[in-house]
Amino acid sequence: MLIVVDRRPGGGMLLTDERGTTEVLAAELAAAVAAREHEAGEPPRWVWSDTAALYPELLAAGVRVERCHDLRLVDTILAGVDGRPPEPALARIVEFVRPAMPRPQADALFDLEDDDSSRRRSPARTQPPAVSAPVPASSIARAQRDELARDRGPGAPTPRDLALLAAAESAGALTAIEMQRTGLPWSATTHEALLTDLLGPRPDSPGARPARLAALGAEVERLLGASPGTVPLDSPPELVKALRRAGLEVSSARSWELSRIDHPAIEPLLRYKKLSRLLTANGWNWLDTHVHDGRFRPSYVPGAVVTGRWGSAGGGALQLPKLIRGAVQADPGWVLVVADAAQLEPRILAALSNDAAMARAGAGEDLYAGIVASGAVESREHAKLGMLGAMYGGTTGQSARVLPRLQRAFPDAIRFVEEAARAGERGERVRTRLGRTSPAPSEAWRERQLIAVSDAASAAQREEARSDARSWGRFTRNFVVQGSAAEWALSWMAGVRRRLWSPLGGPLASQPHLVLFLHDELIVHAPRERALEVEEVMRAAAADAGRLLFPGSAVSFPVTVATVDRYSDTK
DNA sequence: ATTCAGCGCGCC
DNA sequence: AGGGCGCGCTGAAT
Repeated sequence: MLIVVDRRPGGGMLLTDERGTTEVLAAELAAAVAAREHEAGEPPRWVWSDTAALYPELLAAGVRVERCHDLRLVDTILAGVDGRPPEPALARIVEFVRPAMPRPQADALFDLEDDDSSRRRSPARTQPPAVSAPVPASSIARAQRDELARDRGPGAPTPRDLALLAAAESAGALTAIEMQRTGLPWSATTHEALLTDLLGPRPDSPGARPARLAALGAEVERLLGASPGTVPLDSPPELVKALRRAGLEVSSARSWELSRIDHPAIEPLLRYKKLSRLLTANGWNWLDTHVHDGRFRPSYVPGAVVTGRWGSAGGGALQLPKLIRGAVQADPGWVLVVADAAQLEPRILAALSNDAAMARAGAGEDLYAGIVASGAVESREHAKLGMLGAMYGGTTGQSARVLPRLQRAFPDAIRFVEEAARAGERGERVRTRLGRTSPAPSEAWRERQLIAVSDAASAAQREEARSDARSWGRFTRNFVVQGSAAEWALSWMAGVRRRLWSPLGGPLASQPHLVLFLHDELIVHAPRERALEVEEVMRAAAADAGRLLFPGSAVSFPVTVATVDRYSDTK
């Protein structure tokens, strides 16, 4: 059963199914949906232009959606597959369904809440648009269904794979909204204790340096022989000048470069930079801005990255420093079930390339240990560096040195990424396992390649084109692995969500629910007595994802699962 | 006064 | 001369 959803010009929604279109006021939504589900005997699949614009309102009305199809996200994928621009009519619908949504900004995360305070701050947001949708979503849905089902010929993405991708992407969109609504359990008390411990008490005036930071700054200046307050520690370009004046030969203020310098001021300077980073990125200001009522509510942005990875906005949810993960704390009587996919990307590569030797190396819980056991390299560290280098296109250092050995041991895997790189260097597009397709290089890129092969090209032009080509090759090389890993992770998350789904409904936060998705890692917040069940769900869903993406493959995708009170308590 | 690019660093 | 991001800060540009 499909229900196509549009926003109703006067408020509420328009629901279109095989019986025609019904107007439903916001207050009636929950009842209308319940009636349809009861009639159909199965959960409907909601088809709409934009999950991010419509689902928050439904959740607020008490409607939980089990399955949906997000026309905007799927259109983006199909546009990539077929190398066409995004559907303009869809852009207009999206504009229609999210007319009052403000530009992303610091407090954007409150806009999706339904509490009174947000209404007070901006009553205009809840006003319905005065115009009707330029195109009903149902007409776009029909066209997209046909496009999804089209036979694209040998070697092209199949309808089966694209349908899987569309479902996974859409499930992700639902989860993103649900996770934002429930939020990540966050102990401001623990966070503050940590800040005070590392930085000193919170300064009274906003701009002031906390005590520990000020002391470190003074020590750096003393050791550089500079007068107090004369070394601009917070301005990289100015800091470089100051260091050079003090006789230190540095070309940038990067930590890794500074760490190579032998000078007594370097050690406190590096500590200063580390703590300063904590203060500015995740200090008291961050806490004030992003944590309320014991929850951190970032917005997640499915499909934000070309590879299919999510992005986030509002607080850097995907860059939570390990240093402050202790503040992620389960509610009393609840636990965090933390799961991460072990060595996901190399396992994805093994499956993509059908590399039997690498599949064998990954038979256990630790693929890198398996690579060492195979005799290919000396140590786990070498195995890891080498594989990362192979997937990112590293050409220097330790990773380049072990690459030949990996190539001998795992020829199929290495050939696979090399071919992706060569395709990129030729300006071709590459695809993930389920068909997400890399963008074509820019016109300027092509132009430079063409010029480079002409007789008139200068040596500099040839070199620049070569460098450009290599760079794009590194992108396509990584795209196939990162993008396929993102598909596995989306499938995993969708499986966890489906298995945790309760047909009884009720408030999302009264039963086990996903609270964090971090590329290859999931956290479920669960009542303590259901922890074992959730752990099993995490494992089972991971196995499902492997079978779904790589039917018949020998490659396994183990997940490490830990039930903890605090995020930092995992390994 | 506001906008923007570059830097640097956090995460995967 | 290593892929993908978001964010805060700085200093220059507008």
